[in-house]
Order: sequence, then structure tokens, then C-alpha cells
Amino acid sequence: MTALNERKQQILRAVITDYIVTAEPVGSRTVSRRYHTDLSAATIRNEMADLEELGYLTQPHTSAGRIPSQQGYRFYVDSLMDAMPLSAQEEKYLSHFYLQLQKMKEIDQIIQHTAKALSMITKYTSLVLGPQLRRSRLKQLRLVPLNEKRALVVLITDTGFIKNKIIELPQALSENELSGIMSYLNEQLAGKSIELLSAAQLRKLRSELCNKIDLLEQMLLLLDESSSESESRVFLGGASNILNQPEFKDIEKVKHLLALFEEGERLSFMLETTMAGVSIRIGTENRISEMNECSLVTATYMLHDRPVGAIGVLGPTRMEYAKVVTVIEKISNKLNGLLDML
Amino acid sequence: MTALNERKQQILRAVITDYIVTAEPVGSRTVSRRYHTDLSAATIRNEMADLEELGYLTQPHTSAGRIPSQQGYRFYVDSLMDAMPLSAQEEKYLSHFYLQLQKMKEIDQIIQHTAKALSMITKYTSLVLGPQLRRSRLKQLRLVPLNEKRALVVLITDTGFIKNKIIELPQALSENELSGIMSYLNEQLAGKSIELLSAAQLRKLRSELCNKIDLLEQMLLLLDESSSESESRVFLGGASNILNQPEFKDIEKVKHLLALFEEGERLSFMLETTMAGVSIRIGTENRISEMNECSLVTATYMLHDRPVGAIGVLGPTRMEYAKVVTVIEKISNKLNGLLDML
DNA sequence: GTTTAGCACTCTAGCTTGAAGAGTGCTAAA
DNA sequence: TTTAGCACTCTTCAAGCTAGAGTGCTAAAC
Repeated sequence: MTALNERKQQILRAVITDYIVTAEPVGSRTVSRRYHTDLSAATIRNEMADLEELGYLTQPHTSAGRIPSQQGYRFYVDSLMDAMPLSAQEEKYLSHFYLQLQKMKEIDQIIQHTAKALSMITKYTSLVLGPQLRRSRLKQLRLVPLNEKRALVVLITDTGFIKNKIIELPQALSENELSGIMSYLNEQLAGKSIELLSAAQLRKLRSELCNKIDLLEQMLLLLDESSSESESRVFLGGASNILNQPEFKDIEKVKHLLALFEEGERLSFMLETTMAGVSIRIGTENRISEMNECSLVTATYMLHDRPVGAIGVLGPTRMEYAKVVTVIEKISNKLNGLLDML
Repeated sequence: MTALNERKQQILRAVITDYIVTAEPVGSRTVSRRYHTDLSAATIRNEMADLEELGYLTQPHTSAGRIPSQQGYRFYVDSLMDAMPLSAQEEKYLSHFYLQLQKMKEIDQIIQHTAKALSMITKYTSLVLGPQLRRSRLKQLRLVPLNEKRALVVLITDTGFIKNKIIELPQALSENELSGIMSYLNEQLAGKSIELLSAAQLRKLRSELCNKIDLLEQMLLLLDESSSESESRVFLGGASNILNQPEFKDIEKVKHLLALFEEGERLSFMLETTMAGVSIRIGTENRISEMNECSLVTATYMLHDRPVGAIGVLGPTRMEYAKVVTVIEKISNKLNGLLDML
């Protein structure tokens, strides 16, 4: 790929900037008039022809203006894009919003509201992956007897996650026996990552506690569920926002995307593969056919210094990248701050 | 409203039946040819003119066929509609589906899958209201000490609902003191409906336990949250199905509906006001402007013989009412059966 | 060598027109 | 009371046309 000289870069930036706001193919005249008053349309035309040949721009048809190609956007976000600060109003809104959120102690609530804030400010659709239970470590396992036949198992992780389940007691067990089992289990399991509680380890426990096998079985089931619980931990915000984008005025395209929104599995997969820091995936880089005309900007968030989930903004490839990146950074910071206090 | 003679009823039924499948205005000729071979188009025409005058049919424009009015649909579901049994295939699918669900013990999971099944079979969008915590009665309140500073409050309802929260202990309390508070609270509160735990009652408790006020405060907060937790307990299934309906080929209409789907509050309100048994609300009967061209068929479901939630199917007013009613009845039965076993 | 003006050419979006088709309402006859 | 016939209305669709935007190329200007 030939390096672009300064002028080509400026013209490319102009085309992309303009296209992002107008959603209309950008002609040489527009660039000359609005962004490069010192150059004539004809000159711009030549440069744009070059940019097209190099793969940064495309033409919907002869005698239309140019629109950025996927490669063009990629170059833009990598090298051309200027950081865009939030407006005072937006800053204020966010500060206020997260001040409100401080009152909430449930992590899920915070996460869901974060999805709302993201879509409110960006006007795109937001995706938020809730904290992954299986990336947490087991802190405590508690057994609370309810009556002679039933007990409540409570699983507490180091990330403040609580999950519980009622189990049937196989036989009447004395308080002593129960607490014996509990302390043994806690000894063995505390501090272990839930994801990595290997089958082997569980099998070992199983044999060691073979006389209490039924009880154990049920408790282990809870763990099992927890570690495989990837499903449906994704929250959406502003799904209807995509309908405001002119590229989705065609019902068929919306249909596929909307159907994708209902597939929690696939959504969470997209977010799970997110790197630390802000990442941008444009069009086919998402490796999901429904998203070929969309871009996804994501960031991870932390709980006790470990990345446990991710937030993201989904829009057309013609997205306000600069703004979205700023917003995502800001919000993930606020979120991290909030979660640290839990 | 003048009563309709037998022939008018049959013609109205023919028009509605046809319109439901074709989504096209139905002409007199079509009715004559397909449903009333013994009458000529001209006769039908006269009858249809009458039906229009009576308010059961409307004409999009002169020289188009007729389409049912809201009043027409209302008459249809009240008096004209034949019950439609499920196909063998659908029966099989449902049986299989709910056999699978038996393995799940979490009520929320069952509810969410029910939304899926509803939309799968009907090809419309489904709405499901999760069991309302505040309609349950308090069974037990448990305090599990975690360490010197923190404890876990566990709230268990008679409907098998569990909710918990970590609270800070104001001062080091002995096990004895804690269990004293607990048994006192349980004595006072057990069996009470969460919704009806009145402010007065809570205030009384507050004064009686004034020395342990901080602790109590936090626990009461949990109750408070529970009773006001109406928000976001609605699950959607097959939201993208509405896009298959020709009445929603216009993006603008979809946008409003989709935005409504994101307003958990309003959705749950719609479902909360559902009567016992199957209820059908057509168009403006929903009293929600976004739903003026939609119908909603709902039914409540039971947990331990008390209605605690509702399931519903949302489609265009031109909906296959007969089929949807059958499906809703069937599924709410299956759901009730399943929940009884919990 | 680079930039620009000029011009012919291309393509789309939007408008008009006309014909076909579906359906109605009315009238008069069966 | 029902039906056939007919004039009339309205929509839909394709075809044809125009205006406008934008291009690429060439030749002249800097």
C-alpha cells in the first residue's frame, strides 16, 4: 500500500468527515468549496481518482461522488481522526447520570443503565456485556438450611457476585455435618477461578465426599451452571436508534440486524473477544455477516482490577468514530470508578 | 348497534378471514368466488356496503375492496371466530419444548424460554411478564453473616423467589443478637404480601427495633426495592417478527413500536392490567398510541394458585386471532403445569 | 510539472403520462 | 330480492423525459 502524501490524506479526511454527517456521496466540488478553498474542483478530482485506485474511496456509480471504503475508514480511525471532546452539555449529563447511579448497589442495574447512557449520548445502539461470572473467583460457598428437607446454596465471588439455588437435602443432616461439608468445600475451592474449576478437580471432590454425593452433586450443578452461563448476559440500549440511520431505511437490512440482537449468544461472543482498551471493528472485520455494514466500538471494564465485561457501541460503518471513542472512554472510566466502590 | 343477520355475519367472517391471510383489501368478487359461490358479486356488494355503513368494514379508497375496522375485528373475536386446533407438528414441537424446560429450575429461565416458544409458533412478537415479586408473600428472611462487617440478607417468598443483598453491619453483633432480630422479623412479617407491607407497618417495626436501626434500615430497603420492582421484568421474543408484517414495511411505524419495546415500564403496565383468562385487546383498546394498529392477546399464569405474571402475543390488528388464542391457552397451561412442580 | 477551465458524457431522482386492472355504485331487468 | 351490465374511480406500474450533480479528459495557464 503506497503511503499517502499530506494532501491526499487531507482530502480523504474531508471526504470521510463530510460523508459521516451527510450520508451522501461527496463530490469534488464539495470538497473544494468546503474544505480546500485553495484548490479547484478539478485538482481534487484527480486526487480522488487516485484515492479510489488505491482503495480508500469508492464510487456508487460513475458520475456520483465518492464514499469511503472500509479501508478508507480503517485508515481514518488509525491515522486521520482527531479526538473530539464532549460538549459541556454532554459532560454535564454524564456526570449527573453517574452521580445518580452511585445509589445503586446491584451491578446488573449499573450495567443496564450504562447501556442506556451509551445509546442516549451516541444516538447509536449500545451493547453491554454483564460481568462474566466465570471470570470471577470463588470467594465463599454457603449452605443455609431452610427446613429439614431443603437448603439454600449461596455462591459468592470475589467480584461481589451472588448466585443462589435451592437444593433438596438427601437425608436429614445435622447442622454439624453440613458445616463440615461447607468448610471442607470452601477450603478446597476458595480463590479458584470459576471458569477453571476443572472437571478433574470436581471429580476429585466427588470421590472424596462420596458419602454425601447427592448433596454435593446438586451444589456442583450450581457451579457448573455458573461457569457455562454465557447466555443472555448482554444488554442492549437504543436498539431503535439504528432505524434513524439512512443506511437502514431498507427493512430487509434491519430485519437481519434485529434478529441478531435477539441472539444473546452471538452478541456476547462479539463482546467477549474484545481486547483491553478501546477497539474498533469496521464492517467485515466483525466477522459476522449481519454486521458487514456496521462498525462496533468496544472497551472492557474492570472489577477489582480484572476485566470482567465489555461495553460497545454499534452503528453504521459511517459512524461518528471520533465522538464514539471519546464517549466510550469516558463512560468506561466512570463505570470503572463506580464498580471500584462496590 | 343493529344486530347482523346470518348472511351479513358470514360475509363479514369471509372478509376478515381473507384479509387476515392476504393483507389486501377484499373485493366483492373474491368473497363471491371463494366463500359464497351461491351469491353473485353484486349481492355481496350491497351487503358489504351495509356492513361499511354499520361500521364493521372500511374502504381505503373508493374502488378498492374492504378491510375490517376495529369494530369488525371486535365482533369477529367475540362472535364469529372458530377455534383453531394446533397442527400435529406444532403440538409435537410444544410438547418437546416443555419437556426440555422441565430440567430448568430457575423460574426466570422458564419464563424467557416461554417467550421464545410463543414467538416461534405464532410468528409474532411475544411479551412475557416475569413473576411479580410484590404479588408474593414473604416466607422467610434470613441473615447470613459473611464476616464481622458484612452480612447477606436473603429474602424468600412463598412463590420460590429468592432475592438477596449484602449489607454492612453497623457494629459487631453477636450471632445471638442477629438471630434474635431475625426471628422477631420473621414472626412479624412471614406470610405477609410484599406489596401490602405498608409503610405504617414498617414504621412500627422501625420504632420497635430502634436500637438496631441501621441494620434494620438496610434490610427494609431490600423489601422496599422488592415491592417497587416492576421495572424491566418483561421479556420479549421474536421482536424482529413484526418486520415480516406488511403493515410495518414503513420504517416510521416500526420505529415507534421498537422504541416502545425498550420501555420496560410501559410494557409491564400493559401486561399487569391483564385479567385472568385470555384477553384480547384490539388497536386503540390498548390505550397506547404506538399500539393503535396492533392487537395484544394475553393470559395470566399461576404460581401456587395465584396469578403472578402474564404472557402475551403482539401482532398487527390483522392477526390470526384464532390461532394465537389457541397457542396462548396451550402455552399458559403448560407453563402453569411446569411452575406447579417448582 | 502542476493546476485549472471547459466541455462532453453518464447516471440518478423525480416527474409526467398512459394503459391495465381491480373494484365500486347505480340502474334496470329478471 | 337478486343479478347483470355499465360507467366511473382509483391505484399501480412501466416508459419516457428532464434537471442536476458529478465525472473524466483535454488543452491551456501558471
